[in-house]
Amino acid sequence: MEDAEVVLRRAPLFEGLDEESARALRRQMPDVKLSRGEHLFMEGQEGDKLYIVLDGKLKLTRAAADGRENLLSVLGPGEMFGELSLFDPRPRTASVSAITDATLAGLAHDALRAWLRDHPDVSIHMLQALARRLRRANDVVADLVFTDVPGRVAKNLLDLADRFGEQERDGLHVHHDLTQEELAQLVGASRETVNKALADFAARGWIQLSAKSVLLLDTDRLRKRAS
Amino acid sequence: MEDAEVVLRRAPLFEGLDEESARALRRQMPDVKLSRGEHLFMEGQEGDKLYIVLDGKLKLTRAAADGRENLLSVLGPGEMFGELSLFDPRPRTASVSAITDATLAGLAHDALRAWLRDHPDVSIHMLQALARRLRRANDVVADLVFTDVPGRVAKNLLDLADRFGEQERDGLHVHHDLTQEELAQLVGASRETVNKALADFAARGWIQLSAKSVLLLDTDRLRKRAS
DNA sequence: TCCGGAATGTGATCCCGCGCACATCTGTTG
DNA sequence: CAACAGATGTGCGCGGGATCACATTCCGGA
Repeated sequence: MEDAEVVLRRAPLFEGLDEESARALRRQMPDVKLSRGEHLFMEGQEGDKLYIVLDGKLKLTRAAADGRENLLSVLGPGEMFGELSLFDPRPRTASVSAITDATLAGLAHDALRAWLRDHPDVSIHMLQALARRLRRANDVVADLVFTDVPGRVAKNLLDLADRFGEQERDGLHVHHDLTQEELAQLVGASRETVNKALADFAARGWIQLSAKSVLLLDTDRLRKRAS
Repeated sequence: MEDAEVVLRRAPLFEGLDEESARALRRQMPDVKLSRGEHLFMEGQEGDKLYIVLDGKLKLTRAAADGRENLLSVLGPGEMFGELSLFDPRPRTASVSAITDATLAGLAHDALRAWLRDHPDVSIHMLQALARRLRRANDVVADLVFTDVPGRVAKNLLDLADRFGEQERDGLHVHHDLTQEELAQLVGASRETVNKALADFAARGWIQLSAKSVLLLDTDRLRKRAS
C-alpha cells in the first residue's frame, strides 16, 4: 500500500493546502477499514460523512426495485465520495461496498463545514471536482444513448486502464478486480452480452482475459471500436 | 415575463445574499437576448461565462459524431448553466440554444472568481447546486439502464410538469415547448417510439396531446408506469 | 485434497425499439 | 390564401441485446 499521506494529497479536498493545514485536516479524518465484500453504507441511509480512499477499491452501486443493480463507478486510491448528501441534505442515493480489502479516511459533515468556512479556497477545488464528475456523468449518458454494448465495453476497459492500468512488456495490464457481472453492471448491459463482447475482442487479439484483470494488447483498435 | 430581479433570486448564485450584494452582483451581469432557434454557444468553444435564465426556455444538447443529438436538459427561468467550463477549464461539452425567445443574465469567469473570493458562503450554494445536478444525472443513467421507453416518457412528462406545469380546471397543463423530436432526444429514444408511447397514453386517457404542450389527466397512472 | 458454489463461456429464442416508408396535419411565409 | 416545409401519426420488418438454459472452469474453505 502506498503511503496514506501521499495518496491523500491527490484528493481535491487537500489540493493546494500547505503541510501544516493538511496535517490538521488529516487529524480530523480517522481511518476506516473494510474487508472485501463489506458494505460501508447503503442507499437510503442518512449520510453524515465524506470519504477518501487510501487503499483498495470500492464500488458505488444503485439498486432498482426489482433487485437489478447498476454500478455507478469504481473508486480507487485518492478518490473522494459520499459528499453529495453533505451539500444536498438527503439520504444517500447509492450504496458503497469494498471489492477488495480497503482503507478509507472519513470526514464528518460538521468538520467539513467548519473547514470550508475557514479555508474558502478549498471549496473552489471541491467545485472543480464536482464539475469534472458532472461532465463524466453526462458522458456516460451520451454513451448509453449513442453507443452499442461492445463499444461501451471497449470504452470502459480503456477508462479502467487509465485509472488502474500498468504498462508491462507484453501489454497494458488492468487489475480492475471486477467480476464480469460487475463489469456488466458498469457498462449497463447483461452479463452474457458483455462476456460475448470480451470473447470477441480476445479472438481478434485486442485483449487477453484473466481473472479480475485484462491485458490490453491493441488500445488503438479498442479506442476506434469505442467511438 | 416575470420580474427579472425576482427570478434571479431563485438562482443558487443569489441564494442567501442581502439586497445590497444582490444588486452589486446583478450589475455585473448584463442581459443577453436570444430569439427562438438561436444558438448561445456550441460544443467545443471556449467558455468564459455562466448564465442564469431570466425568461424563456433553452435546451442543452450534445451531438454525436454522426449528427444524432441528445438533449441533456431543458432550462427555464431561474436556472443556472455554463458554469462547468469555469470550474473545470475545458471547452464547452454541450451546446445551448433557445427553444423560445429568451432573456439571460451572463456573468464573466473572472467576475465570478472574484465574487466567490469575497463571498465565501456563495460557493456553498454553488456546491449544493452541483450536488443536486449530479444526483439528477445519476438518476438519468439509472433510468436509461432500467426503464423502458414508455416508462422514460412518463417520467419525463412528470418531470417537465414539476417544472413548467400549471394546474387548470381540466388537468395539469405542461407547456414544454418541445417538438416530439426534441422530447425523444430528451428521453433517449427515437421520435417514432416516443410518439407511439404518447399516443398510447392518450388512448388510455392519461394525457391529452396538443402542439408543444400536454395536458396531464391522470398523474397517478403515469407515475406508476414510470417506476 | 476434495467438494460445492460462484464465476465464466456459449448456444437458442424472443421481443423491444430502431429505421424506413408513408400518410396526414400543422403553421409559416411569400 | 396558397403552397410548402416541418411536425405528427402509424404500419412493417429487422436486429441488437435480454433472457433462459446449460456446460465448464475456477476457487475458497472444510
